[in-house]
Amino acid sequence: MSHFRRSGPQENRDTFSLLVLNVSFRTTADDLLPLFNRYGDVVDIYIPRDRRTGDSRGFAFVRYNYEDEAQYAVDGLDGRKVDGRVIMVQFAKYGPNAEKIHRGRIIEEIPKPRDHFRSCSPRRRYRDDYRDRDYRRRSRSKSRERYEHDRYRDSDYHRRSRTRSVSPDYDRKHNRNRIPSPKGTPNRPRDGHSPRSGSP
DNA sequence: GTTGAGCGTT
Repeated sequence: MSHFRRSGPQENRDTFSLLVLNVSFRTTADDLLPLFNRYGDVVDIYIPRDRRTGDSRGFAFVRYNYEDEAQYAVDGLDGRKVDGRVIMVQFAKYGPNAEKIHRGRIIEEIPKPRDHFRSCSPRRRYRDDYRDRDYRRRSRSKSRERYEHDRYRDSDYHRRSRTRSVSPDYDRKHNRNRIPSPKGTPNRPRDGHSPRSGSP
């Protein structure tokens, strides 16, 4: 009755997989090997990484030969600070539940092959994704920011000019260089691209 | 160069 070992498709190897979370993005298996090797014989360490960029996703899998070593590693490395980040070590599981194992193979429920092709995974941490989104959002945000900034500056300048109307000559000279039309500015000495003119 | 909940390849 010592068949409590279950760590995936490689159960025949009697290997227990540990899931290491919260690891730095720059941490590699080479850095975790000596750390986990102190608590037991590490069979192999695998760090899922993106195939497009090649960067790690922020978690790793450490495989042990015995559950005892794995437990020791979890108890010893769980909460340890690695590369400046507190990692979390716990037993890895396959599929939604690690109890659906059949002949060393995981019986994972396959979602509908037809229907939603986008509803694949809620976790999609890829650079291209947020990069594209951020890029678009930044473009709009920048445009609005410039518009508000321009308006604010104009108002402030105008108000201050009126309050400090002690030297009309000085102000007028500066005004002529900055704002040709204090009221209803038809054209602005800008990039020749009016943010207000271009309506989205 | 960037981020931070979670579960993996020969």
